[in-house]
Amino acid sequence: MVDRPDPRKLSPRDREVLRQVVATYILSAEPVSSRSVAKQADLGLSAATIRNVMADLEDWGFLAQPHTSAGRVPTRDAYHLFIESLMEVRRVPAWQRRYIEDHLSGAPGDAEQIMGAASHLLSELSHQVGVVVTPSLAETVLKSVELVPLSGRKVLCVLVSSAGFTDTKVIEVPEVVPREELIRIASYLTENFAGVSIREARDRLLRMLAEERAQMDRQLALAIEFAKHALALPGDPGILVDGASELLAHPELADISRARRMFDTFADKTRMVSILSRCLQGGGVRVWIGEDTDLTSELDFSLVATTYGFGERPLGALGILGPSRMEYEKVIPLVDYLGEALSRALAETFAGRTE
Amino acid sequence: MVDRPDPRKLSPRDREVLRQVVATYILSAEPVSSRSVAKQADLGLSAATIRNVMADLEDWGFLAQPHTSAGRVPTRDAYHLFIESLMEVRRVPAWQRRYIEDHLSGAPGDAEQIMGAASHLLSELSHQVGVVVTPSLAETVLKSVELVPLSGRKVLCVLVSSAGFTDTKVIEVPEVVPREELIRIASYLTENFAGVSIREARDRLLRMLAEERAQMDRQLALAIEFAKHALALPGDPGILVDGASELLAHPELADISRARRMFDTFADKTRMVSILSRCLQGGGVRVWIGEDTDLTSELDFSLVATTYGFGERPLGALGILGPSRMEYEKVIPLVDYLGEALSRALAETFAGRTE
DNA sequence: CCTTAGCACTCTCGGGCCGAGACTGCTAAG
DNA sequence: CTTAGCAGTCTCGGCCCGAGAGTGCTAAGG
Repeated sequence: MVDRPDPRKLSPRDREVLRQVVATYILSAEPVSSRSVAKQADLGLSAATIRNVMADLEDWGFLAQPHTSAGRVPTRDAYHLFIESLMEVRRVPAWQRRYIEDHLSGAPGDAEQIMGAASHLLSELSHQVGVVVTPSLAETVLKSVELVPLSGRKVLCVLVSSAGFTDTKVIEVPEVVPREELIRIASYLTENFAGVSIREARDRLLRMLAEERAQMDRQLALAIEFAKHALALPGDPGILVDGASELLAHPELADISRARRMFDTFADKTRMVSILSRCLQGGGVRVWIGEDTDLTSELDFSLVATTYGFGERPLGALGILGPSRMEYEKVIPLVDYLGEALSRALAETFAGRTE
Repeated sequence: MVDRPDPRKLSPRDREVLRQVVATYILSAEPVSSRSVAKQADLGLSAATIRNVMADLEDWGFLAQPHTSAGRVPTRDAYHLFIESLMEVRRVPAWQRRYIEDHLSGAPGDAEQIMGAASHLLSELSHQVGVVVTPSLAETVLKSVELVPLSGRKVLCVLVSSAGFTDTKVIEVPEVVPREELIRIASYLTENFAGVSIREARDRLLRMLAEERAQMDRQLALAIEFAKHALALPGDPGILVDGASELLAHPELADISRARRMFDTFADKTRMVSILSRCLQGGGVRVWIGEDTDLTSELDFSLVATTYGFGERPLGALGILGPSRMEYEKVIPLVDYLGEALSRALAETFAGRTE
């Protein structure tokens, strides 16, 4: 194999042939022959000429042959080039935009419901797997703390973030606390910690503990006791995966053992989160292809992802997972649009209409 | 085929042979031959004799032959008989009990986390699909109502049930309500509606609306406005499905199209809920085999399910889904135990230790 | 020098054939 | 009633083969 040249050195004809091969393969899932390219592309060239071009492209590492007498298949590099400069990004069709708005902003409900709808939309509209990483409450801005007496010394602590996400945890306190006092403590905590991220709140709490250790009155001590438990709770971000069954329709998973590895991967939420989280730095849609990720390595899978947020703040990531052979022309704008739509839906639902 | 006799008419020998065939098939997934039964069962009979017995069992509808020169496979009736009176139910092994306790009661967290752990345990310990139906809040006893101002006229309403389940919804009110008043209204609603099921609370609300329409003061009117929205919210029960990938390991799903249908079924949550819900009337473990359910019909799947609850009240259902060829001897006691363990965990976590 | 028609070559895929192996049902003897 | 023996049946894997698809190379033509 020859060293790959600067992609810009490719002649327009080379590029057109490569574009055609990738586009055709994405639709057909079968090796693309020189003849089919010659027929479809209106280059006015014969199959023999196309064959020469394709042989060059293979030398340069953009195409590969499953076996001697088969057509060509795009490599990872071909997909990258295709996405960067060969394909023409399509607009998300009007009906899809409308459909998304209807399901995201239309039905209110709570934040969790909206996130679920988003992952379902991703999967439904792309026929791939939709993934949404829900925010770690530790990173979000605290809005309110509520304490609900359950029974005995158990108290349910409810944290509400400004984006409307909630997390709950049962706390067991050393003594029974009457309901009125719980309300007072909750108010106190809300006043003191609302508006800052839970991470900061935790720091502030530690400072309070150090400074005022001596002159704490009983109620303050109790409040701090609650705060200690409450702020410790917000765990890792969660993940929603939707449409795993869509994958079984793809011919690349005809072989069961691959399908099984795929599903096992999805089930491993921590790994999924760590991969998707890379997306959080750097805006815009990002694409990982094939071996770019541990996740998709041997499986020839791709991940198209972006972030969503609440106001300025990025909250989490969302994306589509499927075989590398994926309709990037449609999927990339879809992910882009859905990231914005989700951000908008959260803003509208939880921060008053932007009239 | 001859009319099936009363199963009690089966001779002890017939029963032993049938038991052996079912047990062997469950482990091997392959048609069972007369020879293998003769060797394993210590009846001191030759394969030829077993063949005669098996031919009878086939006539009576308990066994079937995939093709002329293959061994026998159990029918649905055979499974039923096996479960009712042939198998010897095993105790859940000590290590599993311990493992379950550790993961269910050990780690506190909130109700949702416990439910997730339960479905995961079901799947992990059975190598089948674990399913848990989470309670519909409409059926549970209300513990508390909290109102959190979000911004503008948006208010987040948090409902807490006595078993520690929460549901949230964003409400848009006609005018901005100050925080103190929200707290007062929340207290009012909590006092008036705590301790009754949400269904009853809804009825009570309607009565209040009818009676006091004329002499309502402003605050009461506002409270009722909130209650109307808040109590309308608790939706359908949710469902947690875990371990779908376990299924792909079973030889009965070697064929992709069946696997796909299976996954589609799991994704259809409303249908799953309606099937599992049948379990809610009538205690104890129940088993549906093959065509017993729309769900499992053509797929030759079985469902082993039971209920869990909080105190006296049944809250939801939980179970295991897998091929009819399932280790009922282990799975049935496992489901039974997990139903109790989950009830216990909810009680311990949310109602003070039963010391 | 680039393009193209023609041709030989290679590799896959599906069908048909065959023999080994696995069970059964039947029959006749113990 | 049980059982050994045997013939009969069906599946499964391996093998071969021909059709089809595509390529690379070569030589002729613009």
